[in-house]
Amino acid sequence: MKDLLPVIDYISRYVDLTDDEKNHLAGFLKITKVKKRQFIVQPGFVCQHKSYVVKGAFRGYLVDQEGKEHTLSFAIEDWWISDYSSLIYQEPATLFVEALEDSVLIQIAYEDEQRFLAEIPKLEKFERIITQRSLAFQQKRLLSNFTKTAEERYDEFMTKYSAIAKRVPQYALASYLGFSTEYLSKIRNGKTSKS
Amino acid sequence: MKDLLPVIDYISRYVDLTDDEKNHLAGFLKITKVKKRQFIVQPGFVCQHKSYVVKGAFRGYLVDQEGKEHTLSFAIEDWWISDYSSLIYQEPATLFVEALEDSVLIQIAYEDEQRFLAEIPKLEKFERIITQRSLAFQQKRLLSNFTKTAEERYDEFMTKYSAIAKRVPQYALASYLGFSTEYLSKIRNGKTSKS
DNA sequence: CTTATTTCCTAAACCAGTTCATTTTTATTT
DNA sequence: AAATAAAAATGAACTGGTTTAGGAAATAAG
Repeated sequence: MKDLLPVIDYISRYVDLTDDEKNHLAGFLKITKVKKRQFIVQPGFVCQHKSYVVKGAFRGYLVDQEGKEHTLSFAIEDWWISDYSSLIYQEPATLFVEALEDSVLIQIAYEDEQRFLAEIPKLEKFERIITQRSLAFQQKRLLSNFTKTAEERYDEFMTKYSAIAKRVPQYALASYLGFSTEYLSKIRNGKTSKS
Repeated sequence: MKDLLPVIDYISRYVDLTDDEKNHLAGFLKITKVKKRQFIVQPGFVCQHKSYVVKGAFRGYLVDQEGKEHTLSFAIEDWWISDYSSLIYQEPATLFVEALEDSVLIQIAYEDEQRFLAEIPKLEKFERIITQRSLAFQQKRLLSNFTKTAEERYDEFMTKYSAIAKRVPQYALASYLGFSTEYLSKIRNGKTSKS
């Protein structure tokens, strides 16, 4: 139980749970350890869990027809990750979710979550709020891709998410920001005409 | 009350409401009529409502520093629109939301929504579900922008959302798909090298 | 500590999509 | 119906970022 506290605490930031509710919830949580380069989600398989990162780092990405990778999300300690579409529609995933380091997760199975959402309505509120925030975040990211240059997006990421930038490989960062790794190299070494 | 049914019906697709709940909810809904080119949200002002389109068409867009417009969303009959970030954080909007035609809306004020979410927990579930779907949609859109060419995105939009494509100006469509109106013109008239 | 693998850098040629400037067409207003 | 404003088309010159192909560093594995 003690190991599961991080998730209980996380949820408690958004809604107040009684001790009974916390215990009930804890019964549905499972600890999982994964090694670097291991996948917790793969295309073709239905995503079964929502995962909270206790320790480590992850990356969710798509491989397109030409074999190019496009990173949709990163997650380090105290973040959640999954193939969101696959999870909510319970359809085959399109993403890989891969551990970038040896990691520890707390996972909630889809079926279990459906169950306790019905049993503890307060959790609906929690889900609503974090989903709303994710949506607002994604909208900002989309607009940022429209309005800013590669270099501006890079600078923005480095200041806002330096903790992540330090831990993920450069090609992963480039594919998150939406440009080639060669171009990221240029940006980093100031070969980008202006500047 | 009869005029408010579309929203009640919309919500009823996701959760079952009693007649009492429906009536209670209806008390918070307001009909608003707007003329073409009128704004229902403007940068600098906090977005006060979530709006359901009964009749008409809308466009939510950002104007960047260089004065270029970037369309985040469209809405026609049976869709919702607002500046989502501004609404949930109750902070000044960054978007314009403009009527593309003379339109009729059913609006829910932010404060009222907070109130009845607390009063009718079932509505939390409704909110959660539609927000989850919006998020999944936005993620797909982002990946589509990463993986597909301008022309592919255009073709995809035309087949999936022809109803919208028919009703919105071309420059709005281009700015939604993330390229210039001149390029859209080229795509439409097949001057785009390949093809 | 050596080898293999993965990650990162460099540079030139290239291209998808932009910019700019002008014209034509289509709506809107009087 | 004329006048005006808004939207769409066109084409030439340009540019931000890609591609290709290679080599150098750093990490991981035996």
